[in-house]
Amino acid sequence: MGINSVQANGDSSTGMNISQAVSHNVSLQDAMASRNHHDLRRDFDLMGSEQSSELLQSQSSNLSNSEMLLSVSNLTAEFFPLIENCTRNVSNHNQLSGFLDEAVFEQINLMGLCMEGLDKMLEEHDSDSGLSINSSSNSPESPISSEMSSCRSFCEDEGAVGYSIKAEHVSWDGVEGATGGSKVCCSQYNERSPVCAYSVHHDHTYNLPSNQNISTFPPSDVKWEEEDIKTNWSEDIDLTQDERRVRALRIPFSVSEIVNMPVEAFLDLVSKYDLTDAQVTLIRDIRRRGKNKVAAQNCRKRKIDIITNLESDVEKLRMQKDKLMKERCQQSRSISTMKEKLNALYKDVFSRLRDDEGRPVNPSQYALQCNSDGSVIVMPHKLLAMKQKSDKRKKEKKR
DNA sequence: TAACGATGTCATGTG
DNA sequence: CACACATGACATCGT
Repeated sequence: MGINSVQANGDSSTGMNISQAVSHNVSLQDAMASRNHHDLRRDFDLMGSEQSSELLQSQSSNLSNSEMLLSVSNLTAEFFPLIENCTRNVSNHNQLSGFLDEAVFEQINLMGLCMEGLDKMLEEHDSDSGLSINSSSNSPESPISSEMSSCRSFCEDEGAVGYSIKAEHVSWDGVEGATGGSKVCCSQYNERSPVCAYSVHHDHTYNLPSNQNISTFPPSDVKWEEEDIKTNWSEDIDLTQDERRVRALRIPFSVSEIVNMPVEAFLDLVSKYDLTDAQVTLIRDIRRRGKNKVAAQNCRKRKIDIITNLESDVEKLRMQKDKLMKERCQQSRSISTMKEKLNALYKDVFSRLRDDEGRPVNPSQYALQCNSDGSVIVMPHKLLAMKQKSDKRKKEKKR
């Protein structure tokens, strides 16, 4: 296999393969995302839309020879079986086209929007690689392109919320999911709890009727290659249940986009696109739960912060209390010392005092009275008590 | 296997 | 009234 075998498919699938090859090569850093892009292309082409062929052909025709050579020559051996797989599916094109009705073509148009956005994203994301995809879909005059840019703008607005290019990859491979992976997943749904058997996280229930859980597109009687389903199964293991549900209902937006887009864009999405009740219910649920998940995380962080701060406050107050207790003990000791000194001084003074007849003064009958002017007089206890009472009365009268 | 922490979700209240 | 956000309560999962 090589360049020749890729180019040998001279129909509309050629453009798809080369475009895929470029996309795949450009985003090889993220192998999973590339695979999803590839599958998205395949899914898109399977729908039999002339739009898709034209779009893809124009993309491939806009590639310069050097770009094409570089892209194709860099393909890994892993990629070629995918191309084979892809062309095999494309060969079913005519069979599938019989299933398509107008509603399906609406879906195809929706997919077209996604494809354009994906190409733009790949071009922007991989600008460092030195490759450029001069896709006509990126032309500013394309109405579809402007639609997609509006879709993407609300995602970029939410960068602070954790939105990333990586999430975009997840988002757009979400579009392709209804090929094989969703069939596997949907087969595990039940009425109350549409949960896949390989549940990774929690079992979240929805109020969707069981018949709404399964997408009406592609037609249920389309048979997929066994190998194809296995491939998609292995990829789906890494997806969240919501991402699988988004795939299953063919919603052209990723979980992160649904959650993070501003309310205006979200309402616009709900009204602008002709979404089914099941799709609207799902994206509203995803948005509500996504918002609440972040809120719960913030709430818990806040709670931990509050507890941490309170523990810090408790520790500070404990230290302050210890300090005050020490100060109190020190003051008490100081007061005791001063009382002892005062008593000693009192005794010393009385031991030296003598009455008019030269006899010692009895401290149980007399007391020392210190006046405000600094003078000290010896008074009988009774007289001192009377004087204190009269002083008290004078103070009360002054008030 | 019980205990426990982390996380997602739901129900409800508030702005 | 619809929405975002906060939070308690509960379920589930992993250790």
